[in-house]
Amino acid sequence: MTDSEIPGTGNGGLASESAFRGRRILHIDMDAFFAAVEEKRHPGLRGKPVVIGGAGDPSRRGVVSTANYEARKFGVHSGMPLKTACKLCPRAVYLPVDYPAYAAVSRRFKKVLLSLTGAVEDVGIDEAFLDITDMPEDDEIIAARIKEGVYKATGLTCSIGIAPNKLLAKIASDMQKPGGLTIITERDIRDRLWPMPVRKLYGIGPKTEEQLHALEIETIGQLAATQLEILVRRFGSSHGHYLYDAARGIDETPLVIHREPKSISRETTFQRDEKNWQVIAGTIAQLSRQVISDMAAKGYTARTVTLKIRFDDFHTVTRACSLEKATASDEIIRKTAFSCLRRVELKRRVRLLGVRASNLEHVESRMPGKVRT
DNA sequence: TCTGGGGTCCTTCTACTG
DNA sequence: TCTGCAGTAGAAGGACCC
Repeated sequence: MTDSEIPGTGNGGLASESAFRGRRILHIDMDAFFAAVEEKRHPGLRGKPVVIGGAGDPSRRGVVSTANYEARKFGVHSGMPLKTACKLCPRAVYLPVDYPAYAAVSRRFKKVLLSLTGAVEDVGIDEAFLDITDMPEDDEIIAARIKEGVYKATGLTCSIGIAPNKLLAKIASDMQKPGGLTIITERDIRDRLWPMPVRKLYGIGPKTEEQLHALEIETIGQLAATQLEILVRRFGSSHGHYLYDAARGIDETPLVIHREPKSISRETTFQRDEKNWQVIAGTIAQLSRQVISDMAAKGYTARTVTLKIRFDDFHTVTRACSLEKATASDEIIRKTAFSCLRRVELKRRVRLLGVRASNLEHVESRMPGKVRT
């Protein structure tokens, strides 16, 4: 059976026109963002392989956050351990992540988008969705205006995808990087989406890819040719239905213009796996203070505290404890984190510790930096 | 031998309640 | 009083994203 011969549908497995509702969604993605900001700040880096990640020292623990296109030629990619990146490209320039600097550039780029339309969904520091359905200009004109505006504001380039929904727009923006513009319509799904590997679909990571390969499903077209019952049986109802629709290019999720955080957390990985209880306790106290400080800055209290421990074998456990009332008290959050610690058997060395506050409640008026008990 | 940090969402299990 | 059932909430873990 070929990708275009899909059973159980009247039109070769493609969604009906009504499934697309005539929306125009634009996805913008900054090109190798962190590396591009560094190259803009330090012009001497241009043309050299640049790798951003961790503390900028490839002999220490950490992973690659961004590699520029020169470094990618050596096989370096985000998520890769810095030590591995250094073996592949020892002559690259390694830099630490300077998040405040990237956030400042991000604000300038988001301001350009908001000057065009209020319908902007912020997705991370270097990308966003825009609903351009009601804008009268052609897709190409809008994309050109955005690219020009972003370049003027930041000196950086971006890639843009335009499609009837977020799922397809995001795939489109990735198709011609850097600096590209890709427009996908529902008529392109068969020829452009279906030949792609399943991993290109948002929501399919390494685990789902592995399971799909076990079902001999390699391409999005083969996924579209798979019966819904098979996907639901394998992946559960929610994920199964999602995969079934996504392979057909169907995604009716709206843009989320405003989002409240669900949790605030801090975690740290020890340079050397730790077994000293005092060091572990001191780190939990410090992480708790950082979480409290973040909560205060954002104006939240929390009712649930979760402690995360990753051992030297990478086995990870979490212990959570909910309070009767939401709090922003340093002492209560810290004591709750320690009560979670007492429920974990510390048989192995500890690699990572994390403290998370969730079940957040917004505090309307708050003195900056003050902690309410 | 190597695998960050800060998030969200989903599934499964268990305890509680009526 | 005990048992079984259904609904719900919280805990824990997993997968995924940037």
